[in-house]
Amino acid sequence: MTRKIPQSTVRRLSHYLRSLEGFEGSGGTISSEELAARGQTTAAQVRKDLSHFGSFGKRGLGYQVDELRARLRQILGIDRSWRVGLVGAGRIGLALFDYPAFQARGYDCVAIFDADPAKIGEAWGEQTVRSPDVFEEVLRELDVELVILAIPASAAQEMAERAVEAGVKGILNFAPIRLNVPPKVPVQDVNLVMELEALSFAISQAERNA
Amino acid sequence: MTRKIPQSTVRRLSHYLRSLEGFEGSGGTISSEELAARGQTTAAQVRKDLSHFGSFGKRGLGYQVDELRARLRQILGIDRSWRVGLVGAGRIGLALFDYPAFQARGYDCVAIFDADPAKIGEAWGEQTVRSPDVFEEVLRELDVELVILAIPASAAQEMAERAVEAGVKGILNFAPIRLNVPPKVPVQDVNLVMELEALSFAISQAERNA
DNA sequence: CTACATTTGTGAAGTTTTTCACAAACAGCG
DNA sequence: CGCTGTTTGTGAAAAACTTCACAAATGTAG
Ligand SMILES: NC(=O)c1ccc[n+]([C@@H]2O[C@H](COP(=O)([O-])OP(=O)(O)OC[C@H]3O[C@@H](n4cnc5c(N)ncnc54)[C@H](O)[C@@H]3O)[C@@H](O)[C@H]2O)c1
Ligand SMILES: NC(=O)c1ccc[n+]([C@@H]2O[C@H](COP(=O)([O-])OP(=O)(O)OC[C@H]3O[C@@H](n4cnc5c(N)ncnc54)[C@H](O)[C@@H]3O)[C@@H](O)[C@H]2O)c1
Repeated sequence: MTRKIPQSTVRRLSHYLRSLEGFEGSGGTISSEELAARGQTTAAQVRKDLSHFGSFGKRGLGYQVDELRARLRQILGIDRSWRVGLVGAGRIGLALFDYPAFQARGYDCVAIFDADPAKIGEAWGEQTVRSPDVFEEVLRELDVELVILAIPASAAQEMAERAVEAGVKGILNFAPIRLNVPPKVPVQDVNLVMELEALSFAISQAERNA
Repeated sequence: MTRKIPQSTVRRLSHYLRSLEGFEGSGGTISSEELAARGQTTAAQVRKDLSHFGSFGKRGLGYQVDELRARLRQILGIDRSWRVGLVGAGRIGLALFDYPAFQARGYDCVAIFDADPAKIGEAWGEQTVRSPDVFEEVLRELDVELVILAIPASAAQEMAERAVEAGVKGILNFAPIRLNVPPKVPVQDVNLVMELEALSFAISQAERNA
């Protein structure tokens, strides 16, 4: 039933969940058609995506909003909270730390690290910026499962290795390099330059074909 | 020769370009094999990707690094500079504005807008934060082609429409909503919550199958 | 209880993307 | 020059993903 799930399916599941969250009327139901209309996809795609994980709709009716929401959370692994370590208290790090949507989804920043002596000791909300010297130690102690790397590319590989060594289960990487870590530790890369390039490509392509 | 290019191909082209940039020896050549090793893909994939846009390798030798780099820039539409308007001088907006890699790739921030009266008039580098009141006017005057939306979801649709109205050619959108704009204006969404969810999904999935 | 109007879940068909495999092109060398 | 060892470019095969289409459920109305 649940084997190799396409990455595109996972992205759509996130969309579905977001759609459902902006959807009051807890008792109601929603059809694959309606759900498809909110994301830009098709009803068949919605049903196929969900069918990878079981069948939790009622024929003739659709999906119970409450239940589907809960089921999606479970599938995406956010029916619990995640202990997150933020590495790099720079500009991106700050933006992420302050972003309420993460907390709301169960991503809980429990430690912040930065190599800059001027930043170590700074108070960020309830957290204090710590030195990378105590990285592994703190990750272990606080049981950190996810790490966000918001540090320069030159430091990313080393910190990734140290994070893996300390038992971290996954890495969200903002540095523009490909991390080399054991395959059991998933890495999700965020590369904003690439997004901009996709955009200028799309524009240029349209102009070329015009 | 150049028709409908897969989005995945575009992403890989960005990777190839980045690999080549961290590659001195301007006179040298590189084979599809070597290029594949740097991104995590295959030699055949590299060749197929490039073949969409013509054939600019030499059999038996590989690709001339200089030429390939230039060709990739041209394909991605960054063999020129782009005039970018930043909408939202908040935390994400600041991080992006300060990010040198954008400038380096030819993305030139020529105007900043924010609705917060406290921010209007603030100096950011050579720019001054402007009021949304003069949005269309300034976009037109400065010939802004790309807009980065780093504003709350509640304001994003309106500003997107106004940007399109003012002749903008593409939108990079950080707000977690799906913008409704004419199809001639490409929109690239960045959704960090989704990236985290992909990560926790991957971890949970691995655990389930364990 | 039966006919009816929906809407799911899912094989099968269709489409897109990746991988394979090999002829054609090229440099180097004897 | 012709032979050799590479490496490209590309049809064809394979795999992955999406769309189609319809039987099976399910609530509703009569
Ligand atoms: N700012 C952006 O818009 C942006 C966009 C895309 C990607 N990125 C990438 O994100 C990363 C961070 O960017 P930024 O703009 O926040 O940079 P930044 O310079 O503002 O912050 C980086 C921080 O990391 C700290 N640091 C360096 N080495 C460290 C280590 N070993 N351990 C802990 N902390 C360490 C530095 O002291 C600094 O405070 C970079 O890789 C950058 O390429 C940034
Ligand atoms: N901070 C993050 O890490 C993060 C991550 C992912 C997505 N986002 C998204 O990016 C967007 C911005 O996030 P942020 O954290 O920078 O928020 P922020 O509140 O720090 O900044 C938003 C800024 O936009 C301004 N603004 C509001 N309406 C405007 C308008 N009509 N025109 C111009 N400016 C306007 C506000 O005055 C504010 O300065 C939000 O949609 C958020 O969901 C943020």
